[in-house]
Amino acid sequence: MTATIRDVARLAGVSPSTVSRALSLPEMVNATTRARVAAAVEQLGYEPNRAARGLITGRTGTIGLVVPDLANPFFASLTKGVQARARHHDVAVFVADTDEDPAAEAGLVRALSKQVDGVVLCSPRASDEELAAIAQNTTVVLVNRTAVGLPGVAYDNEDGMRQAVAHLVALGHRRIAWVGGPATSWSTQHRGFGLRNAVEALRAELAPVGNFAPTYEGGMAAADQVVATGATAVVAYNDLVAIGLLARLHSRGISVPGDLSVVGVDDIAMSRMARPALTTVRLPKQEAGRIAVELLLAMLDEPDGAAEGSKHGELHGELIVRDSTGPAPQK
Amino acid sequence: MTATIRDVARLAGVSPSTVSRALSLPEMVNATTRARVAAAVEQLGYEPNRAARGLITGRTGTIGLVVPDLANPFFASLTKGVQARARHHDVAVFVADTDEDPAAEAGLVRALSKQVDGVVLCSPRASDEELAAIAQNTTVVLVNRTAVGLPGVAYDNEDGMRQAVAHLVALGHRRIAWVGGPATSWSTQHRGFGLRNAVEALRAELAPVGNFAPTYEGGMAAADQVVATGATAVVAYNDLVAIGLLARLHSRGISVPGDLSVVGVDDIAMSRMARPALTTVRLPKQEAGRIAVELLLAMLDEPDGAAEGSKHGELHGELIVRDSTGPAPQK
DNA sequence: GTGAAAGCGCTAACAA
DNA sequence: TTGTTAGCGCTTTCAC
Repeated sequence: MTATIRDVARLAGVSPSTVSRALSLPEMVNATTRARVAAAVEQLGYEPNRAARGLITGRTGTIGLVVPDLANPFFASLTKGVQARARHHDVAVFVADTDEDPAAEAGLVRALSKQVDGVVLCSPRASDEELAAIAQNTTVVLVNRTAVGLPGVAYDNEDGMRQAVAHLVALGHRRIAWVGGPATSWSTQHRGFGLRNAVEALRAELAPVGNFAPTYEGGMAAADQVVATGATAVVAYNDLVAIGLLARLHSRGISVPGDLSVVGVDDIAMSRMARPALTTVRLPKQEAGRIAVELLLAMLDEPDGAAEGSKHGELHGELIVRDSTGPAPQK
Repeated sequence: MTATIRDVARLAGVSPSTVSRALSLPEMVNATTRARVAAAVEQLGYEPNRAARGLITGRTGTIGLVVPDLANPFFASLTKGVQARARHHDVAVFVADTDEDPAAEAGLVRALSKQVDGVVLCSPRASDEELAAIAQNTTVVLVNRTAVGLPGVAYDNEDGMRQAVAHLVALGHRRIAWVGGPATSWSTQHRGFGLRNAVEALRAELAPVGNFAPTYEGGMAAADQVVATGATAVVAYNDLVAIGLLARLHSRGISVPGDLSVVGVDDIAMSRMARPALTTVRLPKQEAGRIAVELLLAMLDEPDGAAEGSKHGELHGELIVRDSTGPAPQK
C-alpha cells in the first residue's frame, strides 16, 4: 500500500540504509546519490513510518498536552499556541482534558507518557511532591505554575496586579476588593500576593472576599460580598469571574463603572464583548503555549539541562483599559 | 528502563507470545497462566509499547481531529467531546487546527493520516471532490457537513431554523432578516434553506442580508444592513455573529428585543452572558464529538460499512428562549 | 560513501 | 493451550 524505505531503495538503486541516511543525515551521503534518493522519494510519495522510527530511536515525535478544561477559552487559546508551534517542529500533539479533576492529572500524564516524548502540563493542582514524582519518569514542562526544579512558563502575576492597582489608584480608588479563584490554585496565590504588595505600596487597602469557582457563576456568587465590602473597585481572579460580577451587579442596579469599577485577568475574547467592555490584564495565551513547546523540545534535545531545572519562561501581562473602570465615585 | 514483553514472559515463566495473548485475547489462555502473567505485569508495571504493536497490527490506537479554529468555543466544546469519548475507548487524539485556512485542510489530513487510524474532520470547506480524494486514503468522519458517500454527523439545521421561525412568528414577527455565514459553508447553505422553507410555511417573509464572517466582527458589520431591511427580527448564522449584532444595535440605540428581536445558533457559553441574554438554537456540541468518535471507531472495525457510507449521525438543535426575543413592535 | 546485518518490542502464523 | 519462528519498517553499528 504505502511505500516503504525498501521500495525507495530499490527504485533509487541503493540500499535502505543509504535512503535512511539521505533523509536523516544528508551530509553523510554523496550529493548525486542524495538526489537520486530524493527523486525516488518524490516519485513514490514516501513518508517514513514514525512508529517504526520511534521503535528504534526511542523518540515518538509526539508531545502531550494536559489541560483542565478545553472549553475554557484560556486553555483553548493555549492549546492553539501549543499545537501551532508543535506543528512548526513537525511534532504532533496529544490533547487530554482532565475536566477540572485534580485527581485525574497524574493518571493522565502517566498514561500519556508512554506514547510521547514529553508533556506540557497546564495549571496543575497537584502538590509539588506529586509533580516531582511525575517528572521522575517523564519530561514535563509546567504552564501557569512553578515548582522547584521543574521547568515551566508562568506569568508575572505580581506585575500584572501592580498594573491593575496603579490604574485603579490613579482613578481615585482607595479600597479595592479581590475575588480569588480556587484556594489551591497557584495563580490565585500569586495574584493575591501581588495585589497585597501593590496596594500597600500605593497606600490603598485590599478587601479580599474569599475564594470562588473560576467561572461566570463564581462571579455571580461573589458580587454581593464585593458590594458589602464598600470597595469602589474590584479585581477578579479572571475574566469569566469578572463577567459574572458584571451580570449580578447589573441586575442589582449597581452601575459599572459609576458605582464600582471592575478589572479582570486574561483578556478572553468575551471580555471585549461584555457590557461594559471589561478592563483586564491581557495574558499572552498562545505565546505561553509556544514557549512551553520550545522549552520541552529543548529539554528533549539536551536532557542535562533538565535536571538543573534551569529552563524557565516568564511572560508579562498588559493592562487593557476598557469601559468597566472609571473614576472612583465621590462620597 | 521500561519493562518489555520479554521481561514479563521471563518473570511469569512463559513465552512472549503467551503474554501477548494473555493481554489481547484472554480467552485463548489458561486461567492459571493468565493469572501468572497478570501478576508479572503488575509487578513490573508493564505497559505494551504501542508503537511496536502498531507496527505489526497496522493500528495505532490514535485518531486525528482537524478543526478550523480551536479558539472558537464551538470547536473547543466539540474537541472536548471527541477527546473524552476517545479516552473512553483508550484511543489517543491528535489535534490539529487549520486556522480557518481551507487550503490547509487537505494537507493536514494527509500529514495526520500517516500517524492515525482515522480522522474526524470538522466543518471542512473543501469541495466534495477533494473530500472524496481524501477519503480515498484515509478513514474519515465528517462533522457539520454531509458529502455523498462519506459518513458523518450533522445537525438538522432545517429543523432548528423551523423552531426559531415558529418562535418569532408566534411573537408576531412577519419580516425576518437572515445574516449568513461564509458563502461556501455547508451550514450557511442549510440554515438559509431551512429558514426559507419555514418562513414560507408560516406566511412570513425572509430578508437575507448576505454573507459575513462567522465572528463578532461579522455581526457588527451586518447590523446596519439588518436594520435597513425593516425586519423586526433577525436570525444570525451563529451566536458570535448574534452577539456582534447586539453590540452594534446597542451602540445605535436600537432596543433588543423592543425594536428588534435577535436569534443566534450554537448556544455557546457566552450567549447566556450577553446582554440581553441571547435566544438561540442550542446545538449539542460535545455530543457531536462523541458520535463522531463512535462512528469512526465503528468504521475502523468493519471497513465494509464504510464503503457504503451508510453511517450517519443526525443531531437536533433545541431552541433556548432568553431575553433577546420578544413581541414584534406595533407600527 | 555505501552496504550488510542486527534488532527495536511486539504479534501472528504455524507447529507442537 | 503454549512455544517457535518470522517479520512489521526503520536506524545503526560495523565492515568494506
